Amino acid sequence: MSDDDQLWTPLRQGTVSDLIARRILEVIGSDRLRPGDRLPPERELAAMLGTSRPSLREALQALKARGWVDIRHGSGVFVADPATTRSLRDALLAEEVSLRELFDMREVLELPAAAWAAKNGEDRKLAAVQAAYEALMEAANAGSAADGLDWRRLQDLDAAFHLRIVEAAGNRFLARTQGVLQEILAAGMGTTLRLPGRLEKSRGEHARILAAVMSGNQVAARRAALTHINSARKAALSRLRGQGSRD
Amino acid sequence: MSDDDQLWTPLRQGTVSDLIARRILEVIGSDRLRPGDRLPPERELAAMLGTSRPSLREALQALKARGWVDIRHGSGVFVADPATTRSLRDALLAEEVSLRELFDMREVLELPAAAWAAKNGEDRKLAAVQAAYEALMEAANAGSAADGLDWRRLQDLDAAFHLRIVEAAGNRFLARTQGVLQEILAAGMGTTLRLPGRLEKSRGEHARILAAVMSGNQVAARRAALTHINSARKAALSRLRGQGSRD
DNA sequence: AGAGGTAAAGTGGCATGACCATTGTCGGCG
DNA sequence: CGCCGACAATGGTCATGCCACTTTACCTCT
Repeated sequence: MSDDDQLWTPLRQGTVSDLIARRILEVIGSDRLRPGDRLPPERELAAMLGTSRPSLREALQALKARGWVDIRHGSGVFVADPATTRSLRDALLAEEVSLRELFDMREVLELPAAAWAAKNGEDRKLAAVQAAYEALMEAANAGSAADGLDWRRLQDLDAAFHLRIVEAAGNRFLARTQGVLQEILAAGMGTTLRLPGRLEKSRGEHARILAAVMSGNQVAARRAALTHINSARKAALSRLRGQGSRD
Repeated sequence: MSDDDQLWTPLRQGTVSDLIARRILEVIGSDRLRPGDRLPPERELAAMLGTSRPSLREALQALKARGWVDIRHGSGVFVADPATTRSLRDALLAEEVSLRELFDMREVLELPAAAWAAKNGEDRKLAAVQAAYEALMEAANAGSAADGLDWRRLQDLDAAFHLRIVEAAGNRFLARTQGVLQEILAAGMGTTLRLPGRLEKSRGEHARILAAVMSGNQVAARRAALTHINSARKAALSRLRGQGSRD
């Protein structure tokens, strides 16, 4: 009788709204939908799932109660920031954190992350790292001749590349912390990529990080990450000295 | 204009289903409805509240998601058992981040923190570390004979000791992150200090960490922190295996 | 040309009413 | 007396219609 519990596997188990909630959670958990993204409108989503709108709404209310989604009247249903992200952001909001502290923190987070990603990174997540790298490269090469680069976009892609690595490390708390760190860093200072020579240097450093992570070399990954962070730190500080002249 | 925020007291705030959920929680919280009791049938309850059944159902689904009620098809809606509520909460927390991730994160944060505190810790903050250590010791020794220890308080003091060290490291971002991590750790699992022998072992480890930090020995501080975290991790995992027996 | 307001489209919020599925009970039948 | 079947109670699902809030785009006035 030991196995009989699961012998007659139920056609489906649970109510429709439970199934829907689980399904949506699955999508969110698989990173196909990220915090801040909007879900399809209730009417469309219900149709896609082959259910009625009331059932879908019950599922959404349940997800909302557990903090997974954020429902805004008139605008849509959005994937919510995880509780850890929220509380960390709130805790740091009032606090003044210096650039030195932020870059030190990058070291604390990204060095182990690079090593773990190299050691245990799942194929799917490593592929995401590779994709982020290529997107960044493409954007950097795009208008280099005409100087028509979209700096804002470059900054986002740069951040995304580093975030993908941290996500590949397989520690959700670490990834969320890194996310908040990047937010603050981006808000506090613009990108340093437009400093003379910075873009090119950064390109090579990124390549080394990517190569080390993909080849599974933990030590090289740590070293490459450290080199990059120190280089970025130096650029940030020198930019700070020449501040005010730039936008 | 300081009070104007609440001057125009809102007619009602929030959606109907939220209001209903709050209302039901109120009733449950006031002991007018005890665990195991049945709520009125949906149709009646909706009529009593002056709302529609779908709205009521959305509220019930939200309460069910948070473990407050237990809905049984065909028989009724019942106030959930507190025990059930707690195990559900544990499951939800586990869904968020696993214990492994949390302890890995402790390593990421506390090792550099211990080293930095040893290297650069300001006297004032190091004194706070010392004070936290002594408070913890005193509390641990207090009722050891009568076994009248206040475990909750011990857990807080333990967390405070580690937090003081991270604060002495001089990085506010790091300190905030550690704070959030401790909150989650405390909410997800109680203390492991009451496991046989754990209190004594922890005592020695704390002493070594303190000594290393105060003497400015970075390497020893890192090593002592690592030893302690691994030891705590092992205790947490063994507690997990013997779960259910405890409150 | 810019700033302001206003209308329309998109989207969630709520209500009504009907019917289905499961559970529990009660009464009839063997 | 016990078993079984029907029925009543109750949650589960659906379809439909309309209301309320947000956002956007366009239009008007300055």
